[in-house]
Amino acid sequence: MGRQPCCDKSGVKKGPWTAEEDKKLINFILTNGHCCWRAVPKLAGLRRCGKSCRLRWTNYLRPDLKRGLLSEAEEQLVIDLHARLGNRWSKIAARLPGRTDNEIKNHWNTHIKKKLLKMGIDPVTHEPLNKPQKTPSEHDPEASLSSSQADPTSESPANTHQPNNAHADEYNSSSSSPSASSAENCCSGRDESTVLLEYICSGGGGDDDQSFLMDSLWVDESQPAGPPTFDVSPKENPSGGGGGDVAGLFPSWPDENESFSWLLGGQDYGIHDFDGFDCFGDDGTMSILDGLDLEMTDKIF
DNA sequence: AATAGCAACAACCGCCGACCG
DNA sequence: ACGGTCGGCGGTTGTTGCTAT
Repeated sequence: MGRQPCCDKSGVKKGPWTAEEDKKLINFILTNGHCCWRAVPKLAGLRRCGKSCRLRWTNYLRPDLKRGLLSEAEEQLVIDLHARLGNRWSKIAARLPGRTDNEIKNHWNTHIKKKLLKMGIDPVTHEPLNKPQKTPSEHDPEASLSSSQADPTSESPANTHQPNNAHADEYNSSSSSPSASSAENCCSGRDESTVLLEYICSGGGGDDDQSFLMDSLWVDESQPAGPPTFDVSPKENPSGGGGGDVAGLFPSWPDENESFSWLLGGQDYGIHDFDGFDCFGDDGTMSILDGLDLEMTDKIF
C-alpha cells in the first residue's frame, strides 16, 4: 500500500552515527562517489538507510562545510532571506556558503526565533508583534514572497533593506545547489564565496557593510553563491588497492592547514577520539595531514 | 552531589517533485 | 500519459549536554 519505504527497515541501524560509520561512508564516497544513495549503504558496508547516508554526508561529512556558530552577518542574512523566502531552508542555505539547511533551520528555531521575539518582531511575518494580527493567509510567507515577486517595488518590512530589486528575478531563478558539482563551479564558487565568507568572518559589520554583504550575494548569479563544491563522481582507483590522493578530490583551499579541518568539523567524537594524534593547532585545525590518503583517514578515525 | 528543567543540535519521517522507462 | 524510483525538502522528534535548584 502506498509508497515503498526508502529502505528495508529491518536490520537498519538508526540513531547517532559512529566514527566508524562515518569513516566507511567518507571512504566509500571519496573513492566511488555516490551513484545512487540507496545503493551506498550496501556497497559501503553500512547498516544504514540510503537516505540517512545522504543526510549524514550532506549535513556533516561534506568537506566544504563550515562549522561553528553563525556570525552576526550570517544571522542577519538568514533573517533577511527568511523574510523573503519563508521556511525555505535549502534556498536560504544556498546563499550561505558552507552552511546546510538543517543547520540554518536549527539555528533559526533555537536562536534567531527567540532573538526576534525578544526584539518584539514576529519571526513568521517579520513585523512588529504589537501590530494587529493578520489572517493566516496573510502570514503565509509563500504569499508574501510571491507578492514581492509580482511587484518588486512593493514595500513591506521584509523588503526594507532589499539591496537591489533588479536582482529579484535572478534570485528567484537561482538554481545554485550545494550539491551541484563540477570542477569549474568548484573553483569559481570557492573564489566568490570565500571572499565573501572571509569578509563576513572578518567581522565586517554595520549597516553599510551589511548592505555590501547583501549586494554581494545578489549580484552575479552566473557565479553560484553556494558553497565550494567538489567532484565526488566515481574516480578511477589509481592503484587498484586504495591509497589514491584523496586530497585531490577536495576543493583547493589556499591554506593547506585548512584543508581538512572539516574532518574535525564539530563531530561528536570528542577530542579524545583523536588521542595520540597531536596534530591540532591552537585554532583546532589539523596540521599534519598533508597528502592525506585513505590510510591516513583510517588513522584519524 | 543529585536531579530536574532547558537548550541545542543531530537525525528521522513523510511528503513532494523531477526524472525515466 | 502513467507509474515507479530517487533525491530533496521541511517539520518534528530524540538525544545529549549544560545550568539552575
